[in-house]
Amino acid sequence: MGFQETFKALSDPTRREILHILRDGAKTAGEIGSHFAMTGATISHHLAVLREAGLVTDDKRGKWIYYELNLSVLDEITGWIAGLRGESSDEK
Amino acid sequence: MGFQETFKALSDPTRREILHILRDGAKTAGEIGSHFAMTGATISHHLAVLREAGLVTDDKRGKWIYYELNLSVLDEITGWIAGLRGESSDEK
DNA sequence: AAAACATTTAGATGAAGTTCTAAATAATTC
DNA sequence: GAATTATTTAGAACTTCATCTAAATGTTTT
Repeated sequence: MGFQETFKALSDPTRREILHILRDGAKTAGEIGSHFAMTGATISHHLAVLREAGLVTDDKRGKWIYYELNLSVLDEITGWIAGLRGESSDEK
Repeated sequence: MGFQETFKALSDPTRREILHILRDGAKTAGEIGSHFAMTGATISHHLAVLREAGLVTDDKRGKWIYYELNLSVLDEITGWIAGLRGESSDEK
């Protein structure tokens, strides 16, 4: 975990859009993929990056894997930014 | 500008630390570089990325170039994150 | 158990990114 | 104005990343 993985994950536009798509609830990898002109393998890769960064959780239900937004990691990001404003946070 | 450049800029640990170093006021490229075991050329590259992302401004005074934190871009980031929480922001 | 479906894993390719050394630019000092 | 100092630019080496195709895994349905 850590900022490294989080910021790296957020630095790709496809992954940011995936997070946006997940705003209104969990979706399967297939549903997510249908929003993009990319192969399922590529979407799967992006989902893995998001999962490793803790930005989504996955939940296997039968044939499908549901992905869901996890907002707690984003709290750390806003905390880091707040630290830049003088609240003397220690993280880099 | 846009999120693309901002998140890319923030995704490197050296650049995040540079922003941290600039919390307590403007510093020259040399002063910034003295915190790292990297060549000045590499630091100069990182400063250019931060400048292009709008995260720092530069101010040439004689032989030195002073770099200063610019927080307004980070407001957009926190706004984007807030949008993920349901306040229906449009950006990706 | 074979066929069909959903998703991931493996391996390859090309593009982008980090870092270096060496050279260039620009301002200051002797 | 030549030497010194601060920083950037150019170009190269190496690494990381996004994407693809093809094959593998695991689940459901017939």
